[in-house]
Amino acid sequence: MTEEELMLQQLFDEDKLTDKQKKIIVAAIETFSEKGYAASSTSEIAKKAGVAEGTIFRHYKTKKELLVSIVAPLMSKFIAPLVVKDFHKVLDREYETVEEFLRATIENRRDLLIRMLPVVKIMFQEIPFQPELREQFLELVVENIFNSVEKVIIGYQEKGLLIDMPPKSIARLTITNILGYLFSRYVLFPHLDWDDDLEIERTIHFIMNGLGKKD
Amino acid sequence: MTEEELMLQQLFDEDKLTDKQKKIIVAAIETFSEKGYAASSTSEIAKKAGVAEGTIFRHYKTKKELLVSIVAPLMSKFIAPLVVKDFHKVLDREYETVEEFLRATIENRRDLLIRMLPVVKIMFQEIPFQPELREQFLELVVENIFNSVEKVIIGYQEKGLLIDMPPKSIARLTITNILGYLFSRYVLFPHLDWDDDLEIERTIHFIMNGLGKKD
Amino acid sequence: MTEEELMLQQLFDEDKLTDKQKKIIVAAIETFSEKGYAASSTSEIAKKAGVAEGTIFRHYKTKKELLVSIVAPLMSKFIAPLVVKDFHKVLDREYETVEEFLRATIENRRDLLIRMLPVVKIMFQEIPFQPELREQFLELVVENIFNSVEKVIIGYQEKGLLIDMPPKSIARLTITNILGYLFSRYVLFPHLDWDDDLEIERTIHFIMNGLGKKD
Amino acid sequence: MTEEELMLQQLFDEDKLTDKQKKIIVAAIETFSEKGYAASSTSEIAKKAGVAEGTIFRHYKTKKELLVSIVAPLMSKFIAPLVVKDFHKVLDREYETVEEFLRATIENRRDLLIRMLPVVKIMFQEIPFQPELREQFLELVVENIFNSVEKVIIGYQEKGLLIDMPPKSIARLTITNILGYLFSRYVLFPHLDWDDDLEIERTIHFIMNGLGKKD
DNA sequence: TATGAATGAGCTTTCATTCAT
DNA sequence: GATGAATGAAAGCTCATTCAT
Repeated sequence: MTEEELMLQQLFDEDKLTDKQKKIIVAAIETFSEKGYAASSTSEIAKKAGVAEGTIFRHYKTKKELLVSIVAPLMSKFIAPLVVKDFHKVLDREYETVEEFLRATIENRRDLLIRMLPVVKIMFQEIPFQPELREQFLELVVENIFNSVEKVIIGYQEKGLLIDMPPKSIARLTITNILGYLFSRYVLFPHLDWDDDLEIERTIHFIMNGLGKKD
Repeated sequence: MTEEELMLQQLFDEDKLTDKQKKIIVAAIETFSEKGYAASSTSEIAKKAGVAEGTIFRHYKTKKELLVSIVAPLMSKFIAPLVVKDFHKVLDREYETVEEFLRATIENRRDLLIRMLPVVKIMFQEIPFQPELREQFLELVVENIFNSVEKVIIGYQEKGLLIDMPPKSIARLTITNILGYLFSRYVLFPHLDWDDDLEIERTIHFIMNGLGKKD
Repeated sequence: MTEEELMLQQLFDEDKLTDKQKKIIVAAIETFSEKGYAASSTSEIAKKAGVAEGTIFRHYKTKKELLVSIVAPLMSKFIAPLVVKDFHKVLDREYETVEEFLRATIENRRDLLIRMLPVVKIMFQEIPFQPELREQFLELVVENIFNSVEKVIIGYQEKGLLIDMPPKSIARLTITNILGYLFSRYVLFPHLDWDDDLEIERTIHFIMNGLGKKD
Repeated sequence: MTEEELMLQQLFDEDKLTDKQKKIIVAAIETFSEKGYAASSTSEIAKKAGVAEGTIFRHYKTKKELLVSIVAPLMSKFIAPLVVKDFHKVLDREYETVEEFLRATIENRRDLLIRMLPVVKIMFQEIPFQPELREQFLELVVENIFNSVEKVIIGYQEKGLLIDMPPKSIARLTITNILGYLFSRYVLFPHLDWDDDLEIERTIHFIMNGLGKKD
């Protein structure tokens, strides 16, 4: 089993879902991602999953519970590991430069990110409207992840590889650029021609060196 | 009348809307922005606007037409001027450096952006789901704006103030960072403490110099 | 002015309708005839007539009043004359045979009937549902017309040109066949090829001689 | 189970309708027939059927689908058999004369026709407005039935019992008179006194011998 | 456990009618 | 008289949720 499959499995299989439940979740992700949560009907999800409408409500008391059951584990189990996973390597000086670290991080997670994109899309769509999700997101992403990211940043700062901006701002700017690229690439303009490797390289270069010409 | 009020006026008043129509639009923006398009009911909008529900449909044949009538002019009349407006000054070398240009651009538009934020929020929420809006957005933003932005970028490149990355990528990265800041600041984490001037300065600094330490 | 125009005029102009009123009536006839009374909206009629919706209600208190104002004069002023008109000629023995009478009657009224068809269609569509119309229809058509038709029939019977069936039945059968032809021809199957003269001849022949082969 | 009940059953039961569905159909027939399709509301039908309004739309996606589901089987399963049913007997010379054939046909179907009258009424009311129904009607009634009726007519013509008019015209005239009688009897003037047997006899006599006096 | 018919509240939309201009 | 914006009741229809099987 590949690393990605393992991770997907971690997302949803842990609680030993029945076959029907898995089908429901897959159908729900597809539908929510395509039309948005509010515009998706449980009957459509049921049809797509090949189950009766009642079956959905046997497993999830309400439609919102279904949404939360999809997005919540993403936040608690997936995003944190995604970001934090290789930090020990970084701290162990496996990557001499930030560029190398960013490149390795983005590259070896890109496929996974693409595959998770539907769920990520749902997450960002619904966070503004679902207080439940927003709270979770703040707790997990802001308080947990940002804090651990800080350590890495401080590490690089101590090595003299990053400027002295506050780690929180550095984190924000870095994440913004990675997500901004993915959002442009896969959500806003998926139909344009993209040279992904090149564009990632540019993004990394930009993150590190900005747009100003040095001479 | 301030410049901003003028612009808001341009957005919606141009066609000489009746009083009720203005109330409907204001109520619709507020509701769509708070709950999302699909989760907003026309009856709620009507109530908030203080008009009969039928009145909405006298002016907008469908609920979607109401949405489009709000977002479309934003795209055609607001975003383009916002970005393009002062370009002649730039080209006329009014700003010696890109930093100055960015700072002036962001600062003198921030208030306006904040005030337009509900509509901008609606726009980004719905673009993934409304092909109509997506098409308009692609046409206007990508094809028009990107092309004019290119000229400014090339101007600065020729002056040796910007690196030689393709202008499209430079545009994408710059816009991403500005919107990324605004999105973090006003949509995701509006409740956190923000030192706006400082954060904008950091964003500009980041855009120009990246995160790498020069020495 | 042709005889038909005169008759149309009698139908609607008598009360010195304004220009707008005439347009409303023409539009209403067209719409009711195409879609049926209940499925026609006053706004559609107004648009087709080129007047404001309020204008309709200035002249006709309700939508039903508009319907009645169209169908009622047809029944009182048009149908009766149509049938009765030349009876004095008949009684004066202008037509030696019933065939001649039928032929003359049908032929010199066919164009008019065709032109009135929309109103006739409305009339028959709505009589089953509008008690107001049904009553008028019974009074006028059954009690008035049938009675006068009886005289003609009796006249021919006395001349030995018609069988001794009760005049009411003879009237019903004759009218049924003429309307049945027109209904098949113009309502049910207007798109089929019809040799009208021949078909009318057959109808007359059938009315007189039936289908049975003699000798 | 009588022949008629069997036929009604064939009309609607075939697809194993639930109890509620049957109630909906019965209520819809009653309502459509009384007020016409466009003037009938689904809420009224639901109330009359004793079901929730949503139940109607669970079984019929639209109101029009409900209409079609009532009228369509009438046309395909009921009218064709009604007309064609005993033709083999006719062709087998069970009826020596056309009169006998007509009499037998009308008489042994009259009850059924009366019971089906609400549906027949709906059918004729809506055919002019529903292209869907009109097409079906043309296909079934014109192309199928007329063609089979032609054979019988030709049979009688060969036997010298019918005049040499084209079979299509003979069919039209015969059907017109039968339906014309039923329409006058049950739709236009149901409240008048009718001696049904006598009137049918007159209709048959008229069809065969016309109105002209032979001597 | 799974089903899917049934529900009814609530949705978007239509429409005859009113009324200030 | 004529207008057309405004109305609100009622239309057709959707949908999350329930429950008997």
